[in-house]
Amino acid sequence: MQGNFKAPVPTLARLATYFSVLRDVQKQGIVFINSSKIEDRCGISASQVRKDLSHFGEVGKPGVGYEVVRLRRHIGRVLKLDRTQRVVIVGAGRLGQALAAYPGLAEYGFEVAGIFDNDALVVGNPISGLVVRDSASMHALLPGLNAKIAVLTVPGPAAQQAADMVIDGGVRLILNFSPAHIKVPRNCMVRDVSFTQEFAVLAHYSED
Amino acid sequence: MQGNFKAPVPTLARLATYFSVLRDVQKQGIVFINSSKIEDRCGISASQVRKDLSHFGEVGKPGVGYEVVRLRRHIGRVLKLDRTQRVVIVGAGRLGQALAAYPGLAEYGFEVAGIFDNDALVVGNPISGLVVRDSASMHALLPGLNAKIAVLTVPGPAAQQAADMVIDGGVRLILNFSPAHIKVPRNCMVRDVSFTQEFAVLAHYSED
DNA sequence: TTCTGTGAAGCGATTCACAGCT
DNA sequence: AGCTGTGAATCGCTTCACAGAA
Repeated sequence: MQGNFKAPVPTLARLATYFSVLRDVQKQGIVFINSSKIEDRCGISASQVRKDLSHFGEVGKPGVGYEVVRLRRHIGRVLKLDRTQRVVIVGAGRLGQALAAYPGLAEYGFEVAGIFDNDALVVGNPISGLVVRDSASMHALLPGLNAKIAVLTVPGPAAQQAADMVIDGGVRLILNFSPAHIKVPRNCMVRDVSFTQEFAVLAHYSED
Repeated sequence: MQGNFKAPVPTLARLATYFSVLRDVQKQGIVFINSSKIEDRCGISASQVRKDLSHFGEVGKPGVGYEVVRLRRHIGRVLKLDRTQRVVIVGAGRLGQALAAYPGLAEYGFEVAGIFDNDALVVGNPISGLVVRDSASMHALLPGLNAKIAVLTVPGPAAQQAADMVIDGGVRLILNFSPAHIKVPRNCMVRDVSFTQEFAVLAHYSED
């Protein structure tokens, strides 16, 4: 398969892992890598790796493996990491600050284009090179920021309103760190990250 | 089904969501709730809700629904949230600080019992009521902290070592926020939270 | 009648196993 | 000989649909 392209979300998530593995491998000057070496480095089974990679046409050489640089470029194109992806952060609390400063994002080509908060005490403060803007100005400022992705790091009760505002500003892709369930039009996509869920699942396995 | 109890991980994650929904509902003084009202509040389909809840015996009344308080207690027991769960944080960077201060954790009964870092500049600093300890002291201190869960908020290259240290200290449950794949003995469980994965999946859906 | 609990059907992803390319 | 790409088998979760309890 080639070009216009439909992969399951779990595959996309794993592609991001391969992308990072390939960066390390590339730094080590390795030119070819095979599926079981990828398994060694990230714990994803070799057959899963091959299946995932087969989603976008033949890129590996039988008997040899995958050409590291070429494969990484391939994945970059599929994940649209071959360009700068601008994101806005709504909620300038500790988590918002942590994300704004997270070097991992920059490595993938994500660039924080704006940070918003509705707390007057926070608005105006500098956070990793950006001045926190008032949420009320989102409608006016978002179009100029040209961000396709919004991150919500606001308290649960503020999440729906924050989502409405970024959508109003033209954003369709939302990463929701708040514990609230947010409702969006069908042309928008929300991914939820729930710390409490992660903790709770682990807690279940704590014996005694 | 009752008592000794085996549910799929996706079910456990959703139970955490119901647990939070039920807290809100309870606060509003609602006594009974049915599966489709739960769907309205969290977006999980009513039949999924019933299937999940049916994993631990009959708790709902046909024609009426679920008794809010009783159901919440039930879920609390299953997720072991009916007790204080002590966690340690390894990595006192911004993300570690954000988690240490996150009110959502306290609401679920999680208590940060210790924060460690290997940066001498950070060791000794107070973070939300705790003094950051040197990672080197983990072996000595962990047993006394009585934490069953460790959170790794360290850079990728430090993750495996951090995991080894908490495991050495008796922790078997690890929430890994680092981008690295970590190897653990089979009696340990790791859950990975990958911000870059979440961002990359969204980026794939950014058109143009 | 309303709504649960659940067997059965359906769906999607993972794993297997091997033909075929290098 | 080594490793990919892929159909087929398998696995596990979700959705359906309905019998039966309140």
